[in-house]
Amino acid sequence: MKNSPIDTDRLFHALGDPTRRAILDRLTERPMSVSRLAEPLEITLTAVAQHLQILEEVGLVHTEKLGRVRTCRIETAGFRALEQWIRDHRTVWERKLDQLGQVLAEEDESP
Amino acid sequence: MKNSPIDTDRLFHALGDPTRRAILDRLTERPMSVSRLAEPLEITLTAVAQHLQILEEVGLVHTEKLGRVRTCRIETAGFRALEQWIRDHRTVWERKLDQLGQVLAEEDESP
DNA sequence: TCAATACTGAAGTATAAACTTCAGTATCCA
DNA sequence: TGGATACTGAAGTTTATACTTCAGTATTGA
Repeated sequence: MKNSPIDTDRLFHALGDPTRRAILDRLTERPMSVSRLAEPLEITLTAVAQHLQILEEVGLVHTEKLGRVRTCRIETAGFRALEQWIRDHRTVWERKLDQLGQVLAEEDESP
Repeated sequence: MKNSPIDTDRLFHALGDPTRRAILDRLTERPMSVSRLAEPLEITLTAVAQHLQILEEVGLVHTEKLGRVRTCRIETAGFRALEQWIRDHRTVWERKLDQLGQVLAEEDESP
């Protein structure tokens, strides 16, 4: 299914790349310029900028250019969307976990 | 970064495809055979089986073959891993949300 | 028994993703 | 002013992904 790439797709896709998660983890510490972000990564500045664009598009990062420096920081929108997705789907596997818990409890009662 | 595809990668990657999320949503209702799952999807049985393998590898689905029928059901392991990832990262954007909340509160006090 | 059913495996294709290089364009600052 | 810095854009390459087709292999049930 190559069509209809709605937000959830791109959000999970954005989080599916280890470099992008590494960037997020870095930004968790403090806001940072693109080149500073690129320093420990073994890829070109251009590649980092491309990752940042993806992260920004799904609301995981916000960037702002001042002079020649673009400062990047964590944005909450994407994370909230992720939590929302989980909330929307949690009931199901919570029920499954409950069932599991119940099975275990029953096993406790009558082993 | 093409190497080191640890679990988190594959988990998010698995969830990044709309067809796979549709499969999960279907299985949320009830366990189902592969061909039953394939019915509403406009792709071949083979493609569905491939998606299922990916979902199974990351612990989002469990399948079991009895006779010629493979029955698929939701598995909690993957979902728990996802929740764990969120828990591990939540503090950060929670703090950001708190800051935001505080800013808004201050705006309320002195507009 | 034998045809239908329910997958399974191997191999190929087309598009997308993650890179790269190279050539700019603004800033900054000595 | 002029050279370093900090990106930005366009275009090309390589690898992965999401499919496909086609040819099996077990199972099932009339």
